[in-house]
Amino acid sequence: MPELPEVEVVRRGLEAHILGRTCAKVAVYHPRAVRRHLAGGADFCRELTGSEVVAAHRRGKFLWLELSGNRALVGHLGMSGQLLVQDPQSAAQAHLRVQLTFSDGGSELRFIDQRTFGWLAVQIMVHRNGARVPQGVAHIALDPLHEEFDLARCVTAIRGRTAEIKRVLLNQQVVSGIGNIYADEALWRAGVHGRRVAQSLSKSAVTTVLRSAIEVMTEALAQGGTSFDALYVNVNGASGYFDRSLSAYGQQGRPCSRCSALIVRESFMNRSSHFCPRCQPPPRARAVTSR
DNA sequence: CTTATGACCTGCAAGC
DNA sequence: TGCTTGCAGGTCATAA
Repeated sequence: MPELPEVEVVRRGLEAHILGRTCAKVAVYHPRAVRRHLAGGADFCRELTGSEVVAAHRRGKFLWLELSGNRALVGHLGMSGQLLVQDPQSAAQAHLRVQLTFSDGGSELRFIDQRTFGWLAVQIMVHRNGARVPQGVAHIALDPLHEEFDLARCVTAIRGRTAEIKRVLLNQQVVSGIGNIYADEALWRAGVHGRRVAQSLSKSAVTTVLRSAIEVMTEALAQGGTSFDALYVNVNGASGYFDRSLSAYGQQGRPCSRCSALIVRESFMNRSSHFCPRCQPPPRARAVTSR
């Protein structure tokens, strides 16, 4: 469940179901799922077994369960990862990669991931810019829904970039949590074309883009996130329904809800961008660009 | 330092 | 009915 709202839905589910429980047994069914645990799968299991989960945190699209001993079970869902809280009796599903059972004999935690871009790892906690985060999350910027997120500062960081605004929004080291869906939605709301160079945008335009990102991700979170199919679900396996509220992403060929020009889809960074050609005027072609 | 590109995977839908 | 191609919510290493 990729972007910030979907990951936050999962974090809340973990907080509700896993907090205070002690891991009794771990099974790794696919080594790629723990490739970021550098000491290997056996060590991963050893680190977790007997550990108590004391908190559930998230930054951007990374989430972690804090453990005793200054460590955390860190996870990233990649493109297709799921963390499900399930009855131990229920049958294993396809693409089950990692399974955690708990000492109370209650529900277990399953990591399911079709494409294996996601991963789990036990990492030590480090200090970075006044925050305490797992080592593998230290390079990730604060996300716009974090209570310490500084909007003005982020606007300045974005405006210091020479790359196109959409590329900057997707750069998790500048601002985290925004992916392809919410980048397109935020740019549409702000009336800014994703190909415009970040540096060339006014302070107020960038501020509007970020406020739009905050707004659209907050609304999506309230609806349980966005999902188009069974791949993106909460810890109970249920889908969110923000897909009904999308204005740009996946809306190519349909009228813009603001001006009724047809939404366009085009290739961008080996993926897709969706925008309204009227509400989001494209930048003037640059001299060197050959089209 | 920054930016651009491709690699890493599986499965589905569309076109032939 | 196959087969091929393109596409999908992400991040990271590498090259320039």
